[in-house]
Order: sequence, then C-alpha cells, then structure tokens
Amino acid sequence: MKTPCRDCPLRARPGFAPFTAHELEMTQQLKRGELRIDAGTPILTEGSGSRQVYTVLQGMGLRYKTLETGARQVLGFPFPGDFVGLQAAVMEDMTHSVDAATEMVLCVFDRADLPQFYREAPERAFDVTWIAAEEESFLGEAMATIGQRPARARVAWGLLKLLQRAEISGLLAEDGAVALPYSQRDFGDALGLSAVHTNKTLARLRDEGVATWQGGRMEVHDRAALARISGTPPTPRRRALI
Amino acid sequence: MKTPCRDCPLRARPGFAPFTAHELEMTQQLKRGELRIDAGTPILTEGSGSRQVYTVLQGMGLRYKTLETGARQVLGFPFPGDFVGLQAAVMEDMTHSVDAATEMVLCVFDRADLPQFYREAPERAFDVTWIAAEEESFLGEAMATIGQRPARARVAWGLLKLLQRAEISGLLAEDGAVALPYSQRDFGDALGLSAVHTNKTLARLRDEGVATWQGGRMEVHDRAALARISGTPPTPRRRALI
DNA sequence: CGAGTGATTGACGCAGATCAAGCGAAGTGG
DNA sequence: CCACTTCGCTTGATCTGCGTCAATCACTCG
Repeated sequence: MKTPCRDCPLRARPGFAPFTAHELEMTQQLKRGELRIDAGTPILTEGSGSRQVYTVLQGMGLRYKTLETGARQVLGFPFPGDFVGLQAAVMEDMTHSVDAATEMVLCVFDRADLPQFYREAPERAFDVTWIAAEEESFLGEAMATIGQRPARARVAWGLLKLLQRAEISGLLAEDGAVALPYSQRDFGDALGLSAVHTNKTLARLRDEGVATWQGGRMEVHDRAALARISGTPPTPRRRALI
Repeated sequence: MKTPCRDCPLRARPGFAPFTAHELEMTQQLKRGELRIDAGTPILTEGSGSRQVYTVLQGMGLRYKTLETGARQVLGFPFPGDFVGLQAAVMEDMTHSVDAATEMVLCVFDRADLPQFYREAPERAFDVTWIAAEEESFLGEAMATIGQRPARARVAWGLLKLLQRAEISGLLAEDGAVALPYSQRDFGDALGLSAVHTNKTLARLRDEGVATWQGGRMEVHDRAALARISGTPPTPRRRALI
C-alpha cells in the first residue's frame, strides 16, 4: 500500500467533506491496497459482479453502457475522488462498464467488508448513501439535458460539468485549461449526439470564444457564457469521500 | 397510524426482499405515521429540503425536473413500494420534484431519525443504499434509452418498464391491463419525445397489436414484441423495501 | 352549454444524423 | 528512416426522424 489514508492527497483538497480521526482509521482498515491500471483497460464490466470496490486516487475513467445495436451511452467520467463499483458492491452486478481512460491508481476496498463497515462506521455508511444519491442527482440532470435541451446547450452543459469536476480535483491549470483523455466521440456519446455534430457544435463555441476542445485539451474562456448557454447556474457542490 | 409495518401489504408481495423480525421492529419504530395526499398535489419540490422521507403505500406519483425554458423531464413514476425523498434526506435538498398523480398514501419517516437508523439497523441502512444504487441503475438505463434509441424503441422500453413495475406492485389486472394516471404528454416527457410524436408512435404500436395506451389505460398484448423492439431482456429484478 | 384537457391526425420545416472526403499526428514494421 | 496504416478532428452535402403548428374530436366539469 503506497498511500495511507492519513496522507490521502484528496482529503486535503477543498470541496471534499472532512474526516474525523476515527472515521479515518475505519477507512484505512477497510482499504485493501492500491491498484495501478493502464490506460484503455477495462476496470469493471457490465453484467458481471466484482469482489472489489474502488475510489479513484489518480487518473480518469469512462463509465458507459453498450446497447445491442452497438450504440454506446457514456454515463460519466470518473475523476480522482470518485467512487467506482458501488453497484457491484450493493447489488449483484454492474449495470454499466468502467474503463480507465488514462493510467489510473485506485484505492481497493473489498465488497465483503462493506456490511461490517456499515456496522462500525455508520456515519461513513451514511456517506456511501450520500454518494449514491449524488450520483442519482447527477444522472437526473444529465437525463434532463439529453432529453430536453438542444445540442448547443448540451455541449455547454457537458463542458461546464467537466470544468467543475476538474476544478474540484485540482486538475485545472492556472490558465483555465484541463488535459482530458477523452475523444470528441466520447463526449458526444455522453450527450446523446453524433461525433460529427459534437465537433461542429464545439467548433461554433470555439469561434465564439467561449471554450476550446481539441486534441484532449479543454480550455474554457468564458465560463459565464457557458453557464448561460447551458441554462444552469455555475455553482458546484461539496462531495463526500470514502 | 393506520397500517402497522407488520401488516404492510407490500411485504407480502413477491418481488420484495423479506424482513427479519428485528428489522421489522426497527422500521416500525422509525415510521412516524401516514400521509394521504390528493391527486395532483406536490409532495416534494425541487430546490427545497424536506424534514420527511416517504415510502409509497398506495397510489402513483410523478418525479420530474423543470428546466428554465419550461421544458420538463420526467425522471420516473413512483409506484407502491418506492422510496421518495431520499435526496432530501441525505443531501441538503431535492434536485427534482415529486407530485401525486393519483390520491396517494405515504409512510412518513423523519429525516432526523436516519442517522440513528443507520446506527441501529445497519442491514436496513445497507438496503437504503441498495435502493439508491437501484435508482442510479434505472436512470442509467433511461439515459441510454433517451440518448441512443429511436422513438419506437424508447416508447417500447417505457411501456415495458411500466408493465414490470405494475406487475411487481400487483396493479396488473388479469387481462394484462393497468390503469395509469399519466397522460401521453407525461409519458413523452419521460422519454424525451414530444407529445405528438409519442402519440403517433403509440398509435403505430397499437395498430401492430403490440400494446395499447389510451385514456389512462395501458394494455400490453405482446410482451415479447415489446422487449424485442426496445432491445431489452424482459427480466425484472427484486427490490428492497423500507 | 361553454370551457378546458387530452387524444388524434395531417402538413411542414428543421436540427441533427449519416455519408463522404481530406487532413495531420502518431504509431509500426520493413 | 521512410512507406503505410490508423485514429481523431474537420468540414461539406444530403437525408430524415422528430418537433412544431394547427385543426378536429371526445370527455369531463362547472
């Protein structure tokens, strides 16, 4: 185990809920080790169970569902601090897949320890529920975006979400740029848009000086405009960490 | 309090996880009473908190988000046995609204009791997380449907989901018909389709002898066809109950 | 009996899908 | 070290699924 929870770099970041000493110890006890995964490797697969649950320590991933037709819906982009595999831990098996988009380092927890964790650290158990509820909330917002908003607003919303997550995780450079390991196709699949139309919409936003996305690099120039176009307030929220 | 948890009609139904005697008692202790709500009345409102959390005992509801543009995304249709207001209980406030679609009877729980519940009934706390994960799973599937499938498949998927939920809740009549308090507009808003196109798609499915939806009555004639058109296996899943 | 709501159907137009072609960067093997 | 492939981005042309508008009909309700 490389990183003791006490020294977890994520805890230090603003935007994450604080730990008590006892909670820290409980989490530490639960942690089974770390896992390093190469970019492009599957972490969890739809339809199969998993003995482990993870928290992302470093790197970024891709959560998605594949349909019979071959179409793919991207459900989200796991960032450092995100929980991965809750479904496998709580239900029988995963209803979506997760791949590593960059090389990733994951904190490994054992699914079998979860009941004990719930017994001995109910406050933290509450946080697990909190995370699930937060995810539910996010998916609801995404659903509303995909179902009701035109392409321009969808793209703006997606950029804003990525920006906020990058900010919280400390991945945002001074100049407002983030390195993202996602293709425009990935991004489009998250928004229910074709790759071509995603590109054209991004090009338009770029011409308007709102934001740039090319070659795995996103740069937001006018955050207020992004918020306006997407039809959302630019306010993020505090998140729990396990 | 009208119905003691011991006599809860939902527990008896197949498809719900069984309770131990002790769990039953804990749940009973948590239950604050029952609430009867008229059709069309708001239960919870987006953006506001709530002191209470509910389980639906009778009746059906509507979960939705309203966008700035006036558009509405329906996120789901709460049926008997469904949990309502988890977000308000766990996070600060709701990120969507819930209305009663019929007259409803709700089991009332107090948000403030939840931490104690987590301490004293960790197995049930686990189930709360299970419910949240299940909801997350459902929303993921809905997102994939809205984002990737054409109107025909979306409608078929929606019908299938409603059928499954009605079945589990025992609301499905012998002849395969269900009385639903939803308009075609509600249904369309759940699938990201306009009311007109929803109607036309339903008309086509009706002509083909697959299913009928008119005037608050759904009747599925060919379940296999629905599954095929929607591109999903017709298998439901067992659910937890609080 | 008028007013409002939901279902239904046809006509029309557009946002976004699909098809297609070209480009640069990165990898790969001979 | 250079052909050759692959992959992602880009842009234009064309097509179509679905949204929008609009009108009618059936019901329910005050």
